[in-house]
Amino acid sequence: MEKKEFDAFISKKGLKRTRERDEIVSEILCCQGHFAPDDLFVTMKSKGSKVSRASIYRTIPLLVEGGLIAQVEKTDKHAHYEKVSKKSHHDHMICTVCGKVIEFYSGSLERMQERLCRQESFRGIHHCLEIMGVCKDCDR
Amino acid sequence: MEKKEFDAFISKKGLKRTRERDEIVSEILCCQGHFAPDDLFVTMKSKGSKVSRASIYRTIPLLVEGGLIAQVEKTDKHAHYEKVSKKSHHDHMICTVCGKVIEFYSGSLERMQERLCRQESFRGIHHCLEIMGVCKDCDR
DNA sequence: ATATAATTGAGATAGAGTCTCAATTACAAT
DNA sequence: ATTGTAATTGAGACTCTATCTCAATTATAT
Repeated sequence: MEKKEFDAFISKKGLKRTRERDEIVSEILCCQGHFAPDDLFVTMKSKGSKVSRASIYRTIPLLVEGGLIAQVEKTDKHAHYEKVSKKSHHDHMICTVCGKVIEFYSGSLERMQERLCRQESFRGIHHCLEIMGVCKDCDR
Repeated sequence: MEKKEFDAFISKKGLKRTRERDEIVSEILCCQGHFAPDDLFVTMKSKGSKVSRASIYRTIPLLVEGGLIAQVEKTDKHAHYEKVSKKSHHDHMICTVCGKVIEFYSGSLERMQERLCRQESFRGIHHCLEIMGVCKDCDR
């Protein structure tokens, strides 16, 4: 997903292209992998951007709807997002005791999912697997 | 999962069986399907229970760790939980065009996830797999 | 019965996310 | 280029979920 595709999405919806939205999209495309909205605000502020927290929170649903980012992780505290990108795909194990997130990737798991999709005549584009449980440090 | 299994889990961890925990577990086992912590507090209060909000929030992680409930849904606002039930487990394929949800289950997929958990020394309790894509009716 | 360690409730506190509203700005129509 | 209008913005107040504090209470083993 490129910036201009997002711009097209914005104007298709009858919304306006603004400096703030440009800055947010650029920051996510260039630098961020996995982020929380508030962290994004702090990062951008430290780089000199004057974008407000409100604008970031208001832009995020657009980015999700436009397919630029996807929500990942179900933590009790805050939402986390990451760029939608085939290359860096991974799944998560989340410790419900300490909140630690273990990222993992398994080619066999991916292939098995592809096979299941074919069985259902479903064209899978993106997925999100979260295994909730207890990590070794918290389990005793 | 029965109440006595939870009691066993509690004592195995060296914790105490209290009236408050009993009430919370009973309420969830008897009545609740899908709930938010605060709703549970309100419901129990309206039934005359004197359990505090703090106790509910403190008990929920135990219920999750004990495998009685699992966190579901990724809302920005609050956490939602539901009773864990082996029988009804399934994963989802979600069509982003028409919104159709295909429920599926694969034993091999489950076993592969268990293997991956062992590799990470992670005790998986529950998981949530959502494959986003396009269903056969919408794909042409 | 006693010791002790876990648990509790009330209320303070933390913190993510939303809302308000006046000022500003993008865009289309003139 | 100018104007109209509707979307957008920022600052900060606000909401609401969730956590923490701490003295009083209670479960459990001895």
